[in-house]
Amino acid sequence: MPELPEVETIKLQLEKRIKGETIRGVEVLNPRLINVSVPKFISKTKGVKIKSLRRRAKLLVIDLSSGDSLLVHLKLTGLLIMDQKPDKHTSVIFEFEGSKKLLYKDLRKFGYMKLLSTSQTDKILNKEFGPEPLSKDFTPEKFKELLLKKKKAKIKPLLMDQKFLAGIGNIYAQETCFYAKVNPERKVGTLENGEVKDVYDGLRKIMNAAIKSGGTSVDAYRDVDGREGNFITRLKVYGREGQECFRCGAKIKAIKLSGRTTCFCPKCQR
DNA sequence: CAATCGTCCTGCGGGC
DNA sequence: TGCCCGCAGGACGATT
Repeated sequence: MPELPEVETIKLQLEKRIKGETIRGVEVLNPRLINVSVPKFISKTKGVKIKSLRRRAKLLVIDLSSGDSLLVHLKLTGLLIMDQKPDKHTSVIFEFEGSKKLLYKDLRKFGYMKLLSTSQTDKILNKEFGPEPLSKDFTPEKFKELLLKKKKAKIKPLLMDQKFLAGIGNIYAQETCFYAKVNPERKVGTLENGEVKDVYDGLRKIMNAAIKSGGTSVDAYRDVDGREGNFITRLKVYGREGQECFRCGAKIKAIKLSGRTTCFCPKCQR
């Protein structure tokens, strides 16, 4: 599922491929995932230039030169893919110069592509999310300060809380806890200073490494060229229930935390 | 007030 | 083989 590293990968690729291009044609095959009527969507995007691309949390923003923006959430199975043949999961097709095409697809249709004014988009991005884990102002001190306000929360679900921290989902929250040798159910208030620092370091290292690998392909995720992300080969706990821990050899356990499957090593994550 | 639950959707895997 | 059931999951709204 696309989390911060996957959306960042798509953003970087789209920047190279469609930034500055003019949308020559628009086709909406499934109106369910857009927030305005099909005629309005087409009239507001056709003939308009792609001004810039941004990412905030797991959201991708495509800014248009008209003062509007497309706010895209890929949720679990959303894809933005260039130059593929449309299939039954294709919701929107943008056409550019030279028959270049961008397809917006979503197998489970949990995602959305909202046409909003850029100022409306900015309001949403600024209000509803915690800090970006890779930003400069997300320092170890800042992280500690934020944790102090959430002493009773369990660490793993908290890392996934977009209002607390932006862009972390089920895969990277599990991987971060493994890195820090912290049990996902640990109450934040019981974490020692060293553990807090390890969680912080884990977040930064894992996010950076995952972006370098082009993200993680579990489920449907593919990059803009339809390629898989390579970070899947470096996952330590996600999806490894019953297998041996890479660090200590104990059996990886799976539990449910706020309804989400959570894998961890009961021996070396305390 | 904060945590948890149901919901959206579809492909796939388990069980018989 | 084939069918049916249930599960997976981000985020929102409803509930406890």
